[in-house]
Amino acid sequence: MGAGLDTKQKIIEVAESLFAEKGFKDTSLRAITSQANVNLASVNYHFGDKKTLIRAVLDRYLEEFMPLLDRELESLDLRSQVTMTDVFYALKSPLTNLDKEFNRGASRFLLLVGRGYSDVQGHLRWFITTRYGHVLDRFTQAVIQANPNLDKEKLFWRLHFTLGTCVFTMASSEALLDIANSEFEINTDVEAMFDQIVPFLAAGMCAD
Amino acid sequence: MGAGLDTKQKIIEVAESLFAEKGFKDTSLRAITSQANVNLASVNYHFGDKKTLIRAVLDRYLEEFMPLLDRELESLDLRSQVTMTDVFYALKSPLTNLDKEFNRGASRFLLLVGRGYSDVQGHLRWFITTRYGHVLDRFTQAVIQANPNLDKEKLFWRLHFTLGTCVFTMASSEALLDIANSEFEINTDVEAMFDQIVPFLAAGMCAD
DNA sequence: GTCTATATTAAGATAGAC
DNA sequence: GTCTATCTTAATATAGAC
Repeated sequence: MGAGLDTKQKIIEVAESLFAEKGFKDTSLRAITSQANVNLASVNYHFGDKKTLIRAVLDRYLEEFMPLLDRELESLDLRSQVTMTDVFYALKSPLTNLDKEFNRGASRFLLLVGRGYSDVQGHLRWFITTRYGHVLDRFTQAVIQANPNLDKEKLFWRLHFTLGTCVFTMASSEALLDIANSEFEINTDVEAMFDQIVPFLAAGMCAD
Repeated sequence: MGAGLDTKQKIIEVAESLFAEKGFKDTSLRAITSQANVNLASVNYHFGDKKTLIRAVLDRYLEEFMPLLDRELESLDLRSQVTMTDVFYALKSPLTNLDKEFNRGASRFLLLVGRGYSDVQGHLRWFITTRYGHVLDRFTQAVIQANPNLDKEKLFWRLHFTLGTCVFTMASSEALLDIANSEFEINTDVEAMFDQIVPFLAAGMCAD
């Protein structure tokens, strides 16, 4: 049974890596089990089916990420002046923390969220919003605090534009970073990418 | 042979609809041919293989869209003062024109472009940039004209952020419009969505 | 818990009659 | 050009021995 935990762990780690790289649909259980050096049948034994495995992988990230984001937003709350840039930078340390905990965690996490939005329609989105709705609400409140002029409609759209920017950028991050690194002299990584995104999003969120 | 053209046409139209809805990978030739009421083998007869069908579908949009965008940008060129908002609004009439030519053309087009970026790795992106590179260059020039302070790196990233925003928004447009219409009193459609996007992107592109 | 073997389903593609 | 029938491949999933 010691070996059992190992197997489950190995599966989840390889799955996470392949899901982020190729998406849920394009990652077969065969690819996962063969790369993890475990038997094909063990996925079904440990997780029941592929859908549950996907949720388990995403959940590992969410449980790490969401409480940290919540704390960051809480400490923002205490300040009197909050700029939009502050709000978006609240995402940075929870994200970079993922990079420490998991291999290339930050980009993989956003990728998984994005894939969850499009790949498997609905069920992951539902999972995230019902379980972590309070953190998302808190983020929304922080945005409003930073720009009280936003009416409900603008707020709605711009939050989704923001999500779209992050998700698409992460989904194409490998290709984009390759191009960037060959095109410009400086070395570009996920963190540099993040620093590029923040002013873009903050300005968009504050547009009149 | 009259029937032959009909078949080819029917295939391409159903394919376009299904590709936009579910993505390339999740749309089987069986689904296409059965919904188009044609024989399964006819796809291979008329297009050779699935990859070629995908390109044909996308190409129909590009050939309509790109020349129009080119003309819009050309007329922008002649002005002395060009704002970033002007540049993004240059996309509007080519896009809304797609809505007239094809059923829900604007959102489908952007969806297909987005899918081309992620779904099938590389080959569609290559196809677009090599065939319509001059139009894309012209767009880039217009952006620079509107904000000459952009260095090459910022420009690169922000153009991709822009693409990401559009693609993701369109990919989730059905769900988003549903929520928007139930949440707010006003009636929201793709054009209203576009009017929400432009100031967001323009501000982001002009951030310091 | 793990393995082999296999059931089942669905995909893309093609051969060959009409 | 179109159709039926079929090949090939690859996926998820499970049964049953160990």
